[in-house]
Amino acid sequence: MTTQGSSPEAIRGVLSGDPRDVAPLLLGAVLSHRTSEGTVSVRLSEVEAYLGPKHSDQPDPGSHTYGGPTARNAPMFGPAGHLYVYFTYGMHYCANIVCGPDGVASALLLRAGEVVAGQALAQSRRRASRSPTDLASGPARLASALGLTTADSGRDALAEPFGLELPGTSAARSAVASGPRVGVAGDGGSADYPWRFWLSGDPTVSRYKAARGRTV
DNA sequence: TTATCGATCACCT
DNA sequence: GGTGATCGATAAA
Repeated sequence: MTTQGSSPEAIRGVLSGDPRDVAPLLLGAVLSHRTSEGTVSVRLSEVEAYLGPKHSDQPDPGSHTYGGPTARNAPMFGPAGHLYVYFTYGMHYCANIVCGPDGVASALLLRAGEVVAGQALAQSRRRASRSPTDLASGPARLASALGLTTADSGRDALAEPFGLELPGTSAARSAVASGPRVGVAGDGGSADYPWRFWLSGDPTVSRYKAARGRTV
């Protein structure tokens, strides 16, 4: 009685909804990446929703697509289920899964998870890690553990060499909590945008770090 | 334990 | 030319 056999088409259908509704469904899901070095799988414990510029109810100044299409954010304007990976702070990659209907440009940033397969490989990809719970506890850590770079941006997370399994019945899922997004400056990081979602009590959820104070 | 700071470059003004 | 959907080392307490 699980969704293990769900087709990519069915999963893509789920992801085509509003990311704020998809987020609780994606928590507990397992994303895998197969390479010549081996396969690493991460069970997602924390995500953040970012909306496209033409979203019906509320514009999102914190989203990379707020200013319209660019070369970098192009994958977000594509179909749900594809990866959007960007490079930031001169050294880190962060990965999203595109959500919503084609062209809406919404996505879910993968903020944290538990490495459930390929721990040794994930560990070797990380600069430092004190414990297994830290392996993918943070967006750049998670992308690093999975071996994702901008070369993977735009690729389909539902097809080889990737894979996504949604969690089974609701009985297998923990409670979902939500709150303001992390590291988002300006209004987009305020309580008006409580679009960070995580599995309540999960030890792999990243430690909260407030957005850099803006000059008032 | 919490706080501060440097790294280092793609993107946008 | 400034900033950033961050991390990890180091300092302070």
